[in-house]
Amino acid sequence: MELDLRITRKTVQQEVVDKLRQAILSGTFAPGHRLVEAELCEALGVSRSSLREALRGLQAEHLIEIIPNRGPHIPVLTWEDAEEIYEVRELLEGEAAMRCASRMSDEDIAELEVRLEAFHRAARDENPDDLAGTAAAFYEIILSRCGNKIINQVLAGLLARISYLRKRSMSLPGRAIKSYEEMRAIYEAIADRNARDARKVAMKHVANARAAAKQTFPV
Amino acid sequence: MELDLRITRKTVQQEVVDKLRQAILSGTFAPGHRLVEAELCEALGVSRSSLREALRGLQAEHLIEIIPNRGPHIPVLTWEDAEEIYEVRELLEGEAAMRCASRMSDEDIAELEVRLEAFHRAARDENPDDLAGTAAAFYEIILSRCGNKIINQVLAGLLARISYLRKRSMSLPGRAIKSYEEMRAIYEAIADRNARDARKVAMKHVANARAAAKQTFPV
DNA sequence: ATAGGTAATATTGTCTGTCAATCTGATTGA
DNA sequence: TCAATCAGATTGACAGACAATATTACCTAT
Repeated sequence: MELDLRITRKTVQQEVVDKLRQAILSGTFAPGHRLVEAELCEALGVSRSSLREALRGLQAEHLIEIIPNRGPHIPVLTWEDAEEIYEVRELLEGEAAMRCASRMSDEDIAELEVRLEAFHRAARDENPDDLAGTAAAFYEIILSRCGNKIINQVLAGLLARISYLRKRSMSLPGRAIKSYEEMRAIYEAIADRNARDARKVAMKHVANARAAAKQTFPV
Repeated sequence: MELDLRITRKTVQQEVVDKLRQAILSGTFAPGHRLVEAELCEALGVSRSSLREALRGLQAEHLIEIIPNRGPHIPVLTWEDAEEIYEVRELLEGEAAMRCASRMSDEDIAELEVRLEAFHRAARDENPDDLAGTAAAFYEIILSRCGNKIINQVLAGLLARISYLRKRSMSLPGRAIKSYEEMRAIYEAIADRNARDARKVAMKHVANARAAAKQTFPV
């Protein structure tokens, strides 16, 4: 008899969703790339049933599009779509930062600074591999402590759709360090318990990220 | 040779998703109700494969929850969850109304009033069957004309999760007519091209809807 | 050579059937 | 009463089949 600590054991289809999501977010598939069931089945070593169930989940997350009788493909994001996502991000991330200013514990604020400085190191050392991860770690604590799980959920869905844009724009010369300064401003507003400022600088941060992303967008 | 005007013919699984979504939103299944695959297959006349794919889609929309090895069920919404959804609605619907004030065409504004008065009739005549539909029609035009599809998408997902709450609170004595007055205020702010007011009254409207919903919530 | 049409191939949509793993509920025994 | 056990119900996953549809390759006529 073996001990099982996991509350929910992972099903095959869950693992497939996770694997494919990661592949998509990491840019393994180019936008517009067609996903062929047979290939994925072989690559993942699962049956078509399991794969297709997983694909339906990814479709609902907007990570893939499925056209009847033509199968799934990686959607090509237009700049208009991306821009609209940035607009919603501005609202929601501003709100999240504001809420953090009033409700975050001192321990959380300390942790926030730790993660901020981790990002700083990655930005200064021009370490592009760590940029995305450390930035995500910084946001993660803000979103998870803002006191509203829905904001977190919605933003996670939106960020997934523009992840490759963020990666590209973050590697524009000077953007990472500029980004650090903006994140520092968010941190300081939260540490000062200044809700109004926290919202303002968080919104400004997203607006700048959007401008940077626009630069990287092919005409 | 037969003419086919539809761009995308509906697949079986799409129809299943639609049917089940409608059933869930209309309250056919009580919260907590377990959905048994075999029963649904028989009721809908489809195979398990098609049904299961449809269920994965509904899961990603948060309309059902699926626990491994126990199957899908209608989630029971806590008031905390509902409250968080109302908070996000406040932000996004406020934003949508504000944008409408500056960008809606005169024709759209006329149409908005038509739909507003349709809701008014349903509210005055105490016609609970039409309340939800006419209210949705009013919002639909605001959300579709706000110039940001993402707001629309996100809100649609959130509204689905609290649809039964809205229905219940809308039938509180006096709530429907009060709701009409608030919607009238939104309409007037938009017609006046007063963006700031439009946001304010739209947010207030959601806040009031939230308070009404709270009343209907079992302790 | 090219536009247009046709045949061949590839891929998806859907169904059926199977089997093991897991959950649920009832029965039994202490 | 409680716990252990067992039978039935249900889900998770697979394989295979076949029609409908899409894609590609090929061929013909201009």
